[in-house]
Amino acid sequence: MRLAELSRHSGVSTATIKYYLREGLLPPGRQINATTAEYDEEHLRRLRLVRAMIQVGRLPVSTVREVLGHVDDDSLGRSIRLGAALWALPQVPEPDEDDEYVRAAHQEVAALLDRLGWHNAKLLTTISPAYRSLVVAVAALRRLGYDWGAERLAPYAELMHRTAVLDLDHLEAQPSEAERVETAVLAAILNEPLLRALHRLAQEEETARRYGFE
Amino acid sequence: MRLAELSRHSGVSTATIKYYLREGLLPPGRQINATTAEYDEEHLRRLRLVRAMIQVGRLPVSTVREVLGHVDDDSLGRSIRLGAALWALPQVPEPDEDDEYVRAAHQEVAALLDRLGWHNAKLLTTISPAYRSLVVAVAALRRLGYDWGAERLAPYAELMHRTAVLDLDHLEAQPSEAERVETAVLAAILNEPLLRALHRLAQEEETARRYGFE
DNA sequence: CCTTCATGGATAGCGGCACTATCTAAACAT
DNA sequence: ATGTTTAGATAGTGCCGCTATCCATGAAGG
Repeated sequence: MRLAELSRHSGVSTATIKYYLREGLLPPGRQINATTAEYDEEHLRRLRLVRAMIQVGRLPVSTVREVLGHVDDDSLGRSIRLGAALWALPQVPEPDEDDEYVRAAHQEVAALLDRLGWHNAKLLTTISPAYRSLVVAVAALRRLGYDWGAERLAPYAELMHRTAVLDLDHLEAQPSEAERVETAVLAAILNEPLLRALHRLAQEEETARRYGFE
Repeated sequence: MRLAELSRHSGVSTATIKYYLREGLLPPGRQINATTAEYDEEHLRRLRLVRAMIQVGRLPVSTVREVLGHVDDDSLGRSIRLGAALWALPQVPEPDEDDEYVRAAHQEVAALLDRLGWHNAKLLTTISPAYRSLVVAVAALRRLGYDWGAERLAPYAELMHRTAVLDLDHLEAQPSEAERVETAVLAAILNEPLLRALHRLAQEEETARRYGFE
């Protein structure tokens, strides 16, 4: 497969593919000679993954590069590689620890983890980007006067935990290790838009059930 | 409260506040004379809402303007106003109906709604952005070879529905109509990062439970 | 009253990002 | 021989969320 074919099969312009090659999101093709390179199914698959991460997952190019670096790193063990890929996602600015809302949010989230018995997550509080994101979101809501305490967060957390159980069950069903890592990344990146869409659809459904269409 | 004070109370620079005023995200202050305007608590609250939508919710300025337009539109009835505000959020490119994956995704999602008995949502399929987003996400996953059919989506949808029930219960607990609309917007915009963070945290917890830290 | 400062209003610039366009020299394809 | 395609390099584009500068006006303080 040459560049133009890769472009045709994926629906991505050659200029953009070149850009991805330059940015290291796509490994170079097998160089035949100075002016020809050969691409295969793996390239096509990777290209589709990249596109999905960027367009559906809305990840910046730099993040995609980082995530893929972990996915491809054979030197890492299973769960580290998986975690590394997921942790490259952050997207969240560091919370300002001096801010009173942030401090309050910290306490609420810690209380939540205690209440749920999420002892593992508790160990990661200082480093996990997910934990940081949660604090930032709770702080933003508190700043607006919405009191999202552990009590109110708990039922949501419970539902999200069940979602995570589904995720991991699917993960374990994947046949190969390489596929599991890719699946894990997809589960984190692409399932989120999917969950978001389901959530909004459910909101619409429930709103209509309660109040009709007007 | 004058501009500088508004800036101090919110932590947003005066230049940025001026920008928001220009962009119509913030109503102008009460004009005292040619060079002074007075802002009040409402402005502060609105400013914080805007910031939260932009920074936590990652909405583009144009979308924020649109959402706020609906929030402020007193001529609309309750659920329309609510829906209008929520529907301004999409962020999703139109799916290409000629694409085979998109068509397959359409069918799967339709089957899902039947299976769940979401008859109201079914009526909205042609217009709801949430529906479109779902189709796009499912299509992207199918393109990568992941077969997310109605069967696999259903348990997730079930969990998201419960989440939506929690959302609406909270909504009904809000005392005033204006607050309900604002709360609905926040529920759609700010709860999502919150849910996402909870989801990831739950994934980390569950991964650690199953495999430990190595 | 005079100085210093903040204000609204207008306009221009900036930095980041995801491409996109243009060029070149080399190598096929017919 | 001629037109097309390639890799590789570099420059440009369009959007977006600010940010900076300038201005005339007027308020606040001594």
